[in-house]
Amino acid sequence: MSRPREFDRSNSVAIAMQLFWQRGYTATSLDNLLTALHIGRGSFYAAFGDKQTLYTECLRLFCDRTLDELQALVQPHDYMRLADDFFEKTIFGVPKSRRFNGCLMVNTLLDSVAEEPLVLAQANDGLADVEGLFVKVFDCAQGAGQLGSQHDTASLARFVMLINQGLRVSCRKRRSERYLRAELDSALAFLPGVFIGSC
Amino acid sequence: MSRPREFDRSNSVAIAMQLFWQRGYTATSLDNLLTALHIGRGSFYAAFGDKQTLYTECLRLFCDRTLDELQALVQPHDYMRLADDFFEKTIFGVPKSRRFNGCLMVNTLLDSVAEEPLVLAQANDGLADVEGLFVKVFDCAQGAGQLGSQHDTASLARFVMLINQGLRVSCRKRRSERYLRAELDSALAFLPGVFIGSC
DNA sequence: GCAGTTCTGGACTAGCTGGTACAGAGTAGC
DNA sequence: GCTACTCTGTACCAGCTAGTCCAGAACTGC
Repeated sequence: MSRPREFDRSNSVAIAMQLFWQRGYTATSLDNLLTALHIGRGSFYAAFGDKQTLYTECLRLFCDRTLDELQALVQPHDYMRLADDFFEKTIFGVPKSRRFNGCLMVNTLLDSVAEEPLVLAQANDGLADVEGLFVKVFDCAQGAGQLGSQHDTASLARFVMLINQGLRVSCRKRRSERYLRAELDSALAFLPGVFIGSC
Repeated sequence: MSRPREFDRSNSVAIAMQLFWQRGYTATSLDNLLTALHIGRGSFYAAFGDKQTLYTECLRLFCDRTLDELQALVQPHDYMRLADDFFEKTIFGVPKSRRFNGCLMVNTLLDSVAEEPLVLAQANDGLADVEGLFVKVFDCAQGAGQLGSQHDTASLARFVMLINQGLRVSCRKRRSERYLRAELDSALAFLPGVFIGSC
């Protein structure tokens, strides 16, 4: 019936996400995007609306992927390893080129694009979803006797998210792997000690 | 001998710092600065060189002020309160308008200006200085018997900085005071428990 | 008042910004 | 081939970007 699109839309969103993730919303220009996606302005606006709309789509993709990744790491025989495994995988289990990107949701909060209420809310909601998953898992851990019932799981999850945010900032320091490893270890030295020692 | 400057230079740097702190380097345009400082372009470039040079000056001012503030909170009779007092003062002991700004050093790491190696290094060095002060104070705490000698003070300081970074991200969420308070409390519930319980 | 100096504000630049308009290309059904 | 449709690349736009230039203002010492 009509001329078909010459590029794979969802693939383009994934590429754009990588760009935004690395350089931020404001610092990524339309020309940067067009070059990376190998499309013209006409195609861009027809397919994605505008830059900000595409960004929200990338942010949604990032949230979804993060939640999927996290969910896949849940181990019923040892729920309390989740934070540990999550940090290990998302910081060191990625190609070096992505190591310094941090987290798109955290990055969004510090970009001026966060002045857009809808974008800000989306980043906040994404982080809240991750936190919610941690609460669920900690609840399971309590049910399975892997975490003492005296602990407030919501408070624990909040704390893990604080560590998460701190680590994502540290990623952006572009320091050596050893430095980042020391930071992670300092955090993990607290977590398992507290968690395991209290069940 | 020559025409005197009509504005107070260091006052202007302080004002510019507020702007950069709130909106970020990239999102703060030269026009924004000129308007806020009530000066013309000629005066600006004569006094500050260029935008990035002014930024480094603002960043230095921020680091210095942070260190001063931190130093002033050190209490020899209870060294381990420092992190606690620091977060309390810099997050809740400021006018509401500044609450959401976070930390200029952390913000710098997530701004595209961090692609400038010198700026990146300055932000990293600033955070390292703060961390260094914590190490010193924790060492003092050990010397005074307020912290068990089995603890690695460097590792503790690293952990406090991770919490710090996490909290500064949370500030940018623009949530209610109550939300932020809950985050801080979740973090503090860990710290004093670990610190005090181990001396 | 004059000379020497620096400061000031505005005109100006080249280049980039996100976004629009549109002519023409490519496709599917007929 | 024709029609109806969408996609594609490009020319174009107004507005903003950081930064330069310079004539004239303001001051000090003489």
